Amino acid sequence: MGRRIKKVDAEARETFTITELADEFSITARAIRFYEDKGLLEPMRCGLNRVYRRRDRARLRLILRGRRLGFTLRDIKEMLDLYDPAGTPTRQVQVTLDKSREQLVKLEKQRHDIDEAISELRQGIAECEAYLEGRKPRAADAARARIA
Amino acid sequence: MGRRIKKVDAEARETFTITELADEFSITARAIRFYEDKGLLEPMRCGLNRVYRRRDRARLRLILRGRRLGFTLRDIKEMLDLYDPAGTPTRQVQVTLDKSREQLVKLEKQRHDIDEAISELRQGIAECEAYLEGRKPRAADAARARIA
DNA sequence: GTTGACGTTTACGTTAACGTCAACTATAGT
DNA sequence: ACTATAGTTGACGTTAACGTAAACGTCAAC
Repeated sequence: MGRRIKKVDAEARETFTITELADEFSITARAIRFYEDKGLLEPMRCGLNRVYRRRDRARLRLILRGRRLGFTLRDIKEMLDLYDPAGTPTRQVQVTLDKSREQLVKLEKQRHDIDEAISELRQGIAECEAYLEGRKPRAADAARARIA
Repeated sequence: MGRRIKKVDAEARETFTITELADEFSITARAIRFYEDKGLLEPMRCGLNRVYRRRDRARLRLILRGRRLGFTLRDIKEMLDLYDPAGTPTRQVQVTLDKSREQLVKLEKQRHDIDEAISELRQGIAECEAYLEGRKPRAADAARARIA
């Protein structure tokens, strides 16, 4: 175990290969290259090979967090692109805040829709079960229960 | 108002055109044709024109309900294909029940994921707001708050 | 005798986030 | 030399549920 990389000094590493990052974050190398294609990452190169530094790794972490929160890669790029190593991140924070509020509204609507579907499904399931138990509430109910 | 069809006898109608159904269910005629392509509907023809009867309309209603519940058209087709005008719908109900339970599990997982995203988002939003109000909890917190 | 509403078929386009090849290149170990 | 391992680019494929455009028919109204 621990054949490839000493995981011990994972945090002390200066650079990472694409597969190291892929393994660490449980994604594929393809995905990482895809993020680069979309302009979300621009690692150094050593010849042809990509070399990722700590900031790249941090960006990747942020990308994945953004995805978990349901942002599109385009959104994430817009937020990340505002990052300015010098100066205060005020603008970035403001944009992020705006986008986050939008996203929150979206998610809350989705949850609402899902909740409705869930309760409708539960009722349909109950009707199906009742039918199969021979209780058959009424023929009409059974018919309506055909699609849960 | 009521220029086109006497909506009064909507329930008494024997047949419907594609646009009538599209209007009634607030979908496009394209969608209805699409469902036919996928084998979910097979209306009569009068020459080239499609003619929908009450059962077609009922099927369409079921299709739309299935979609609201998050079923794929493929699933819906599988359930609908089991409909047998003669005999008891036992088999259909059983399959529908199985699929509904699966779907319920899926939706519940989705809701869980969304709930997690929502609370994470809320926290991120709070951190952004705090930062912008100049309270700046800590530099590190602000950095972590960059992507809400 | 033409406009306009409604209908038809065929077929390619859209969206997102990658997956899946194919065909190399480069390096290291045996 | 041979093989294994890791990396590269490029390009097409996937999934779902339609949208959109082209190009045409048909019928009644004006």
